[in-house]
Amino acid sequence: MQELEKAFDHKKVEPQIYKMWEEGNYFKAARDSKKKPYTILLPPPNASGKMHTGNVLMIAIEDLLIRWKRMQGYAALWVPGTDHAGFETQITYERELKKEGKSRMDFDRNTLYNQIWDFVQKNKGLIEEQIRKMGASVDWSRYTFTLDPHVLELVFNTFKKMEGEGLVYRDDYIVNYCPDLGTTFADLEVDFVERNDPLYYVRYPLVDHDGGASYVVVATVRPEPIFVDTHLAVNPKDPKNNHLVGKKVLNPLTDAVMEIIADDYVDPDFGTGVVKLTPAHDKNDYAVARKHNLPIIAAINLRGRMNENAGKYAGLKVKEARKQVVVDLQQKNLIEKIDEKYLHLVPISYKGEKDIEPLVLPNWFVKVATLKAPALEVVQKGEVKIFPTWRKITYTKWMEEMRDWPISRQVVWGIRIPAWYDVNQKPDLSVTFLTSDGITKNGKVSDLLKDHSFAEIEKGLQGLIAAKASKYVISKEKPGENFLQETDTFDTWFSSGQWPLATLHYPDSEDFKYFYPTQVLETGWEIVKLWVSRMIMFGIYLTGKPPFTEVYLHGIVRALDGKKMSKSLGNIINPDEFQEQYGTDALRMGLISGTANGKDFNFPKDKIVGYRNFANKIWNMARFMLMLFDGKEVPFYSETLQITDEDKDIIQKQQLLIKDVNKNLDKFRFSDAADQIYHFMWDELAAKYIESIKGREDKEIALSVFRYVFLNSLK
RNA sequence: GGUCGAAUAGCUCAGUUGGUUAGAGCACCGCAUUCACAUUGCGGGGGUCACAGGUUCGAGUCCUGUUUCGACCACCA
Repeated sequence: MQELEKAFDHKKVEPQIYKMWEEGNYFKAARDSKKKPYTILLPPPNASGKMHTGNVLMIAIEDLLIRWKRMQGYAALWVPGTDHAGFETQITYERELKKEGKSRMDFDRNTLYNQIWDFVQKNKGLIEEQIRKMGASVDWSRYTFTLDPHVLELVFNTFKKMEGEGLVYRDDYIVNYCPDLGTTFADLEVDFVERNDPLYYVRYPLVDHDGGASYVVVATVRPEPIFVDTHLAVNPKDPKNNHLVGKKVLNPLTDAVMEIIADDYVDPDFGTGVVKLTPAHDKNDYAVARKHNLPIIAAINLRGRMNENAGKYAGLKVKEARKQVVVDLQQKNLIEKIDEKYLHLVPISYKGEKDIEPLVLPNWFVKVATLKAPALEVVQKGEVKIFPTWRKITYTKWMEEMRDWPISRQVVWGIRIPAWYDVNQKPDLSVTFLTSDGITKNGKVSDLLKDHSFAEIEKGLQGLIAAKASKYVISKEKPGENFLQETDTFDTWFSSGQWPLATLHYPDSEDFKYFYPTQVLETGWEIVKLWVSRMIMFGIYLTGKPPFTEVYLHGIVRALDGKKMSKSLGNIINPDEFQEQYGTDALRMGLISGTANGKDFNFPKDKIVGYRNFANKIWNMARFMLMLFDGKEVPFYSETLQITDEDKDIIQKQQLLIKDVNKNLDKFRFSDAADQIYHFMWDELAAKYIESIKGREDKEIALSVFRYVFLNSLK
């Protein structure tokens, strides 16, 4: 037995141990009809990203559960994987392009996709290495990437099935569009920031004078799309304004006649109590316009500029147009006043912090009514249990409110929607493409085909927008010569929502038959709505069974100052540094003992230091033991040994400890379990029992008891 | 506006169906120094459990109200 060093050096020990584990294939789960399966699927981190504190906590908890069940004799399977993280990865790659003075508009869609593919392949190794460094006992032989061929196959089949059953439809819809990033966002992905913008009080001349007044005043922060407005609205219960219902005014920019309608969504106390309706660029106005069957006319295009409906302002960016419009209105004396100090919330994308522009676009939707009903029921009935229990409300509320799900995203990096449009059928298609000379062109495909061959358009294709009524064919391959494929990709959650099915190779594999449904889904509570709800929906839809029986939601690891980690606050903690300084065990155990009951918690720096000391304590206990062995033959502990009361006491205490720890882990009370082990080993085993060994005559017996208890504690 | 959570030692937090004297880590104070470990050992100080009522033999824990903080959802022309 070699001499141990005086202090525990995690840097030397950790890599050796993981290598041994991996080479020994210890984590490869075998299907065994005599054992019960116990499965956890690793929520896949971003393939081109790196480990953050949330990932560390997730891995620590899941590894703890898996090792615990593996020791209890279950066929324990922990499947690792990574996510292509559509939007995030594309943004990262575009940032790289920008450094070279390029942008995504310099490439056709296929070229760009292939470049990002290479980029991800190049970076994928980092996160995989970090998972290993965390000591995660995952089964690498079952590693899954969300763009693996069998995942694409599954996603295609699911989509085709849903489409065939009428669960998929296309519709115009007002979406949260970000002109800077060129994509749509789900409501859940939109954040609001408080901002100071001028509030303009604009005069709309009345066609027939109303008593003494010759105009109606409307307060707005967005005067620039006024040209496309066709109606104003007031609240019918508003005594101050309801006499205006049915009256006509002139559009201040175009002089077109506009009618004033009644709708009770209008807040009589805001501004003047009269609002302008801009259905194409405002969510509420859109809803009102649909209700009253009003025309919906766009004034802003996909690049965030005024379109051809904007007369002389066409081509200007929204904010420039706003300035111009205000100047022109002032010249016509149609601005009554400007409130410069108006504070309001502006929608931005949750990733890019860029402004969102509500636009009306054709989108792909999934009807959720029939999918969500059973997904809500299984949780209400307790077939799927959510821990901590108070988080259940988040889920059930969301399921009750959930509306149809827009699944198309205007990003390149993702699974392309397998719908094809036949150009010969003259569908209403707008395309953007690079000509063979590298020039960007866009317009109606029927016009462009006059000067360009189909092949040229197909090769240089960047993006395509098909009117909602366009006919399409669902197909894996190009179904005919003159077909163009939809350029939208699936929302990432559409594919990751099928993660349990994808990792276990639904529908025919042996793994699927043995391991599905899985036991515990462990993840952060912030993606309950985005991810957990979708997995349950897809699981039930395709297999009739929810994909797991328990959901444990850990809290968010906040920064040391108690605030959410964010780039703008500069308070992000890089777990690598702590792993480097204090060791993986200390980092893992520290984080686990910080998360008592699934609440959010501050990064527990002190605890990590404490558990580093604990790791050293354990190291020295081993060192002490080996020192006393000193080449002697020490019998293994058995009940036939002549043991003292002291020995019985420590063994009994350990039996109790094991019981308590099991009980706590059953209830996901990780920090209690960690605490109990810490105090048993440090206070009972090290401080009391070891001290007593030093004075013992029958050292062999004591040592064999110690070895027994010590090794059990390590487990 | 709606929902959820939180307020316990100087700091960060545990405290499970109500049940003796409210705990931990860190910090602080005193002592120990060729001991497996100073990443150590022994000892100690420190709490009106946010506030006000109520239920109960008994409340940090349950109920009502108030205050303060955090998060999420909706809306904001």
